[in-house]
Amino acid sequence: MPRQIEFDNDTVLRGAMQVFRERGFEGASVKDLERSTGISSGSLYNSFGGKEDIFVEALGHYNKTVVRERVERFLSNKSPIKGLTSLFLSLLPNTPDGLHGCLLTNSAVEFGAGKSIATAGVHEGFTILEDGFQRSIDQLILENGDGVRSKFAKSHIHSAKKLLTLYQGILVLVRFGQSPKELSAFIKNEIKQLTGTNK
Amino acid sequence: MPRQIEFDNDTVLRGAMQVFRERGFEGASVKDLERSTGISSGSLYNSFGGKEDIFVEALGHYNKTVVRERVERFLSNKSPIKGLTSLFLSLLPNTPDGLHGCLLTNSAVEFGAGKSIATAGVHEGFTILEDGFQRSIDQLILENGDGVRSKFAKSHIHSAKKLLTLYQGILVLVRFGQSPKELSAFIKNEIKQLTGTNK
DNA sequence: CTTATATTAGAATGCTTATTCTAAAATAGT
DNA sequence: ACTATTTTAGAATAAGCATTCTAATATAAG
Repeated sequence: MPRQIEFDNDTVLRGAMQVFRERGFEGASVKDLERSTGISSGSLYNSFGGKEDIFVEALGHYNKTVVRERVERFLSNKSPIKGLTSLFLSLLPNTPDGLHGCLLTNSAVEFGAGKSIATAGVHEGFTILEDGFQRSIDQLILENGDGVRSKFAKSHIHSAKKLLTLYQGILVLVRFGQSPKELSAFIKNEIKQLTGTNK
Repeated sequence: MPRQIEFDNDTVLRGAMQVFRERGFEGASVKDLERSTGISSGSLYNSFGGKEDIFVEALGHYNKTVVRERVERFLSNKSPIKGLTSLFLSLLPNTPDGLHGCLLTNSAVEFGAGKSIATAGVHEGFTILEDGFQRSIDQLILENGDGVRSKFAKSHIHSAKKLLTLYQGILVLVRFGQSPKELSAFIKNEIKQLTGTNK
């Protein structure tokens, strides 16, 4: 009986995601959302509820299509060092326009520590990243085969958290327009250092 | 002849700074500014010009009283390792309320790469930090006394930028409420690694 | 004490915002 | 083809915003 929905849900979420990445939650107006999603506020409110609901869904979409995808693409079937290096280098924009910013970083900063509409999504995204890093670290320890309780293994207790921190820092600088060249040099070095060689 | 100004300029800027740190530029309303500065919008506009001007001045004040002060306090008259370690640890809040966030980090994320009212101030703040880090690195190389063109010295070409990145990443996680305990552990380790010992 | 001048507080203004409402359009079963 | 139902677009609404205006207040020189 009912009339059919005309728009594609993922297309709408992708558009919303983009606006929120560029302008933040507060900075994105409903008019911006209409433009970027291609549907009118009427449909937006009818299908999602409100701006906050759209944001929550867009953040979830970001985790699914960007964060998770990135971790899987770069950290699977590769040496941990190669995987981590390529993952981190992929954060640097090759074109000057591609610096929309990371929705996790931006939302963590915008909403802060108190309970908010971003809390769960940002937490989830951070966990996806940190878990991915941890798997690479575990793999690295295994490959260097000197036992789980080795000095080498112990030196890596906090490496996943450190990588998450570095990841966020890179995204802050990239968002501000820091030149990729300066960053890529130390990224390579930094990941290499995980093997314990300080060359 | 004229009536005297009643408020203290630095007190007003300190209040404005606090609000902008907590809520961002867009998130801070003029009503918020009235509350936090203690003076009315009339005086605010009469003395500063507008919200944007207040922000620019507050950001400058932040660089002067927080960033510069921090770098000087922690990185002077100390071993580079001790100095850097204490500087980074000082970013972790000891009380659950002290997480207003860093105005540099927050503004870099909020305003992004395009030219904006934050561009100059954030750039200045980042430079203060990076220069401070560089001085500590130089000092470290000198103390380890193996010549300027040594392998050790070369391994530090990008360390200042790396420390700035780490610094920003820490502030993102702190802003989101990440537990200080987890962070302090790897910070100590990370700074120690600058000496080249991988223990 | 008067006067010229500047600051101050808060009311007034006009614009933008998120959200709701309304009427038209589209669908699928009868 | 009609009807019930839902989506859609955009106008209407109400609240919040930054900014300007206004009148009262305070000051210091004459």
